[in-house]
Amino acid sequence: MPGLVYIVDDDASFRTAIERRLKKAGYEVATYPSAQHLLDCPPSENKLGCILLDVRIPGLSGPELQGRLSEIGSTLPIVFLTGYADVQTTVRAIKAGAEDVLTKPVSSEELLGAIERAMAHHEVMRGQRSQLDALRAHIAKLTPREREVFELVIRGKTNKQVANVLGATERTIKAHRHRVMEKLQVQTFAELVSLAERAGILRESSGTGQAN
Amino acid sequence: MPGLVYIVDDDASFRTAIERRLKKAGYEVATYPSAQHLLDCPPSENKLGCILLDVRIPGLSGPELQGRLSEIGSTLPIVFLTGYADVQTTVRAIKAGAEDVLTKPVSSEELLGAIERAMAHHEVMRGQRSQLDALRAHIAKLTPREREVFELVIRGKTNKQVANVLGATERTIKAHRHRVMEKLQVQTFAELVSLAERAGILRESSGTGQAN
DNA sequence: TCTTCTATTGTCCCATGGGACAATGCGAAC
DNA sequence: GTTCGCATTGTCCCATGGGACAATAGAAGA
Repeated sequence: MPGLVYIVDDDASFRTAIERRLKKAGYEVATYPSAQHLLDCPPSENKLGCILLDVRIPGLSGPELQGRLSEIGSTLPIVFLTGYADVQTTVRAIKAGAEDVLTKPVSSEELLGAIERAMAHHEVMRGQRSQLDALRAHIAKLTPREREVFELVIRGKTNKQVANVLGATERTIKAHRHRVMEKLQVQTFAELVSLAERAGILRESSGTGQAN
Repeated sequence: MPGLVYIVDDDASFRTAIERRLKKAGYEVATYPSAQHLLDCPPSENKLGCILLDVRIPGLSGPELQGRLSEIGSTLPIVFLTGYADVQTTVRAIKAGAEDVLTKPVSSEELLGAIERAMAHHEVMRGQRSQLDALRAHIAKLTPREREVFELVIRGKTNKQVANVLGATERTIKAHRHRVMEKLQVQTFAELVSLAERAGILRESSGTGQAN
């Protein structure tokens, strides 16, 4: 699997060495001397890739960069490189979603294995992400009113009940409902509920889950 | 938060020392000299607890025990104790779901903090687990035929379509459908779909997701 | 053998969902 | 000022879902 590896390390000679090894293995490479450099020109989520990150670098540390990236919604897997075995840091990094933690010096076998797993992982993540994005993009096309109707019908409310809640006629709700089905491109009510569930709508502040 | 800590360590004096520390902190303790001992009398999932596990023990190793436990569906969080910092093992343990990895000698602060987080985690897991179990138990009460009808209607098939697929009358499907709603204790169709989605039914071998 | 569970089907009737066809009022953008 | 998106409501009609009431038949157990 090809892909782009973003190397973040303050040691220029080390960057070059790793870069050479990765290029030989068929990967594209982008190098950054610091976390800030990477944040300044944020990597594309669309391109298959992963980040090879030194734990201890001047400025923002590796784990700190990891935190920033996850805040901005990055799904790029991170492989950490660390100079010495630090269990505490390792645990935190992995629990925060890192793909792997490797100790320097790193064998090509270890390195390439980790990169490969990271790429594979990113491939999966991208797929899931784009599905969810597409879903939410559709839902975002609903007008506020349609959205209200949507929220209620997927919880099992009848048109009549929705009409009462929103202070409108049953006929009106019917119209909104129709446009909702249209905009979300579903043929059946079951698909509508299923879609809402997958988009996470039914898990957000749904109270007790009762349908009366 | 109280709870029971299962200590697995081959060093008797170490077990005793830890046991004393934990009891002082208000925890119940059960000790095992080996992984096999713990597997022989498997801990109750119902009681709030966690496992304190040495990585290197004679017989089954810590990570091996972790594997066995997860195979049999245990949700007990595991806190590893290791004599020396091994990044490789740590990464694997955490990715396999361990709650934490601590290095010996361990300070009371570290130990109790980790145990406390593990207990809190188990509390959450137990809640989720019992919810899912209740859901699946209900679904398991469906007869084979009812289950077939269930699978089809939650994918948006009309009674008529289901009747065609299963080679029965629309009226029959109606009867089955009625009993499904009854047994799963839902009032509305939306709840039925939502329940199926949460139980994972709609993600299993559902083909393209089309509803025609 | 008698009971129970499961699967099956029927009729009658009503509430609900949803399509077709059509129209009004309002605020914002052009 | 006109166009456009949005919200609103109407009628007519039909398909579908679902409750009420009832019954048959085979298979598994007690």
